[in-house]
Amino acid sequence: MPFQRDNMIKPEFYIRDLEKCVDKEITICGWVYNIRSSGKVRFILVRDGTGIVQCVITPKSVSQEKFEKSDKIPQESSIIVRGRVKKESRAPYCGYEIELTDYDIVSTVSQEYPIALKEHGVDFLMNHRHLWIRSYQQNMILRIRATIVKAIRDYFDSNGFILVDAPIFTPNACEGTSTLFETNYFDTKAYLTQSGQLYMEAAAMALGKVYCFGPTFRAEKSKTRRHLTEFWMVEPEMAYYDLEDDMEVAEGLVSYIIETVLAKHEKDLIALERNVENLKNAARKPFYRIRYAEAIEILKKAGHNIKFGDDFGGDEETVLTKQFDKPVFVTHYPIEIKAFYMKRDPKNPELACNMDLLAPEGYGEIIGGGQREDDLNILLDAIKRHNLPQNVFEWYLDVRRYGSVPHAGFGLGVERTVAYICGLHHVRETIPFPRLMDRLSP
RNA sequence: UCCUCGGUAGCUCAAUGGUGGAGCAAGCGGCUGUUAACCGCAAGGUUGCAGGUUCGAGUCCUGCCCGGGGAGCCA
Repeated sequence: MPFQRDNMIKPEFYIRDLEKCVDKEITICGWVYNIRSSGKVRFILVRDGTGIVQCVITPKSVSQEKFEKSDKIPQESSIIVRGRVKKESRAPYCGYEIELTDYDIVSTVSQEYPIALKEHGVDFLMNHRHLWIRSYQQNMILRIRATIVKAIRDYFDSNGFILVDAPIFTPNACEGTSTLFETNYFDTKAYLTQSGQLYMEAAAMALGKVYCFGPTFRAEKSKTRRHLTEFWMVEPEMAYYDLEDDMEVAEGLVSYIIETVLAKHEKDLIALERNVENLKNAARKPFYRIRYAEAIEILKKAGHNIKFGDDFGGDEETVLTKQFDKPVFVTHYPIEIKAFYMKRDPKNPELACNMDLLAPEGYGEIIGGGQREDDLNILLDAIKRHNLPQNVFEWYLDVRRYGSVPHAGFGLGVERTVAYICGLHHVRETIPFPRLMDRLSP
């Protein structure tokens, strides 16, 4: 019998809550994930977005007509199942099973569902990303991402930070170093933001401790496992904070994120084959702190051809972070390889009061930040040295002209953090619909 | 932009310059506890595109297109 609109019910129970429903007769609204059969005993695996449950059908349990059709339901057909919940050690995924008494097909899939329960290539899966996110692992990654985003917000909201939204359209290129996406903004050029930081510096002078959280855009033709053209970043900025204070905030944030994910998703992480013990250890404060000069020495000893003044490439970051079992701050880079707004170290003006936080196990940079230059004249010099147009930064210079104070902040990349926590090789699986140099759809 | 690997059935992959195959999916049949079930039958092809070499090209050569991995670039 075809599905009728009057049969429609809003889901009352979800697979995630089955443990509370043992021996109860319940209804689950979902989709057919897979069907297995052993002749007269058939198993329909149903997913509802919160999990996957195995439903058992025998000739006695449902009408003869529904039994006969039950092993012909195509994958991903939408289905409403009714039955009694049973704890069952043989049941995959959730350890519970539903002995069906009835089911209704809401919509039958008439074409073959593209994504089989088998290996596929990355390109094929990415072309079907809108369907791929239904699969078990991708589903878990997106759930963990949501938990991470909430943990970030909770951390700042409960520590006296004010959310300040930064603009997406910007008239200037923050640092003038990155390649930006250009848009036609009426009769003038506008760029998609690559960072909200400069705005947060202004906001910190207004509200004390602030953060912004939104998408950022980079038009670099980067084709690596840690780059997207559109990615999410959280950027706190704190007035009257120095580099040490800045690192304490970063450490507190990352530690809190990891602990929150562990508390809520330990089983999911294990299902993703993430080494949970490594994560538990990594959440313990304090993190390591080394200076740039020490990092260079470590790399030289590891046989890398690198000298003081070079920036780290992806390889160097990987080698460096494999030597640590917890996140490591690398501080005091040479000022020449850093952005114009970085504060010089008062003890050595060749060095910047900056820090990068590198995630262990080869993951690398998830945070970049530091103390900002608060002296107007030094900042003016820096703008000249970087060949930046002073006029577009006049508003930013006002922040120094009117009650300048020491201040610091950082940016944390959400996708790199998700990749690290989930143990994924590539950031493209950490965002629902990734935007890469050569991928704009779906 | 550069380096490197690849493009063969819907998907994942085989195929010494000499008759293009297998597994999975889809189709049909079987099985009362399956775990990406399993077993059987049948079906499935413009070998990325365009040229070239050769008696003969999926295979060798040239160009192009597309993709993977990496580099550069990248708070």
